[in-house]
Amino acid sequence: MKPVPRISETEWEVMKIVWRQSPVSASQVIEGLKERDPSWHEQTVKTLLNRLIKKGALGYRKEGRAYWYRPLVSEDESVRAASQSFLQRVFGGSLQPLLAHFVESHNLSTKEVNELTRLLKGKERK
Amino acid sequence: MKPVPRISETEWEVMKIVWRQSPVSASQVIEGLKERDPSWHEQTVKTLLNRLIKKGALGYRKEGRAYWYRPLVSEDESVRAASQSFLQRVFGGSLQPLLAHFVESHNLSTKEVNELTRLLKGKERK
DNA sequence: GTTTAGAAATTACAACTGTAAACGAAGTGG
DNA sequence: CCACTTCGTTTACAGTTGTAATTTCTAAAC
Repeated sequence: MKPVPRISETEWEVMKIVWRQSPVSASQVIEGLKERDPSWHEQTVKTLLNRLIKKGALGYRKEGRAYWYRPLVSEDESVRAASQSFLQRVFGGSLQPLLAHFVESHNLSTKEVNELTRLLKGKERK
Repeated sequence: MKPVPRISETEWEVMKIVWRQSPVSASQVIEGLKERDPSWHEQTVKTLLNRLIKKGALGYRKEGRAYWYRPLVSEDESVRAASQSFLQRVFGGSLQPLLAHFVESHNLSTKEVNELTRLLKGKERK
């Protein structure tokens, strides 16, 4: 129905802020981004907000002088779409190699290992 | 040292063929791609081969009339780079949520579950 | 040698991206 | 009221990507 708009690398940064703080003003988004990386320029962020609106990823409500941005696509569906695309592109669509790769190439705490083992157990008999 | 060149979506398709069949001729690549998706056009593939050469992802050896293409970056390091980038972009760099997402949103055979559980066990005491 | 078929190289072109500067409208402080 | 600040809107511009068509080479066949 609604083919989740493709969100680019930098656009993801913006979306993450909007998802977590919606509704937000442009300046709040800018502030949020600069917090992690001061090299962000306001104009750049404004451009990205606009593009995301054009793509249908964001909407906004005008309230007096203020504009409140909010997501039109959920983080969940965006994550799903991006993940699916990545899985396809890099691992040819095979989940197992993807999981093996990530598990093997990173360190996990015992707690994480346990949690994941539990998740897998849940999958086991289905 | 060598910052793995960024490989685009369609370029990945080409690289996969080269990785698996190196050294390959352009026509073999084209053939391989068409096998899975007949809508590929030869010129498109040639363009991609050229771009990949320019990016330093591929090299070739000229042997008479034939050009033999081969990868200059390994599949492994490319997968690693793409995975790292994806992990960062979509999951903010947190492995656990990524794994949880993929495990939860896909089906796994009992065999796969067992294998992954084994992998996790290996990680457990490190 | 001259033609020719098959491959590589060059050119094309619009959409998307990263990165901003410049412009314009609308309050804000005087 | 008027300059100034603050947002959002428009314009810019080069690099990347998807998708090819066109042109140029060149080894091979005459």
